[in-house]
Amino acid sequence: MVIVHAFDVLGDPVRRRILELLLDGEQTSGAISAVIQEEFGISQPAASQHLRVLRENGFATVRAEGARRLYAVDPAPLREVDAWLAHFRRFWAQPLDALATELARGRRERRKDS
Amino acid sequence: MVIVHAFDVLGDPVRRRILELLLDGEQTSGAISAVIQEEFGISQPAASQHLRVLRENGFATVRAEGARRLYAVDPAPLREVDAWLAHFRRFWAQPLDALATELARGRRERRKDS
DNA sequence: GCCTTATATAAGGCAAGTCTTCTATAAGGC
DNA sequence: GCCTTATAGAAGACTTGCCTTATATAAGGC
Repeated sequence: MVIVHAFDVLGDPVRRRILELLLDGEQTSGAISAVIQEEFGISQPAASQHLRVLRENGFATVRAEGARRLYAVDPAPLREVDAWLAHFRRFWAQPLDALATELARGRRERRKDS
Repeated sequence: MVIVHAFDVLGDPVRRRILELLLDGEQTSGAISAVIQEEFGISQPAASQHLRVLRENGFATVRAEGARRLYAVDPAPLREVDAWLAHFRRFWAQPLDALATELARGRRERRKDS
């Protein structure tokens, strides 16, 4: 299973929902699955498979705590999506937004250089 | 064919590429298809179908000029994606970025109110 | 009017991915 | 040690969506 682009992962509503659930911080596989099963009417293994996709594509990190698995957001691929989207931001961003964006980008560039 | 979310549309690499091609401004269906056929090795109808998906989901507008169809970016759904992504931006944004974002957001809110 | 160019639509085949059921593994409680 | 809870993996069915080929429509040139 090879997913080439972050958008492919985000194409699934269940996976987007899982990431939203992780916005509040770490969640156990069980807690996530419970919500997903409730909201989407799918089984525990189905939810687990979505967690795997998120894991294997760098959207989430896991750590064990006893038998529990604690998932957390890994923002790396989301930044990638953000970067792609940036090309289009000029279609709606006003001058000031653009300035702010440029400002932030410029600073990031400098940091990278250093 | 009902696509519920902007991410479903962007899940396809061909469609993302088409949007990139439209970054430089309006392009004819033919010009777009030529590049897509070249780069992805698919047929003209296949490219046309992707254009349709973009059209029907608000990512692109079309206007006729004789027998030509001129496509252009419609940023509305991309903003939607941007809004979703905004929830996660705090995972990587530095204070200054956050300020800039907040600043822009605040101004938008005020505009909406007026 | 007719041939060509530009573009879109329709029908059907195929592949990818998502779901379910079944099962395995490992930790916790008693 | 054994039963339960928590979680993941595997195999197979089903669905979705993308591609191809074939075809339609409309404009342009002569």
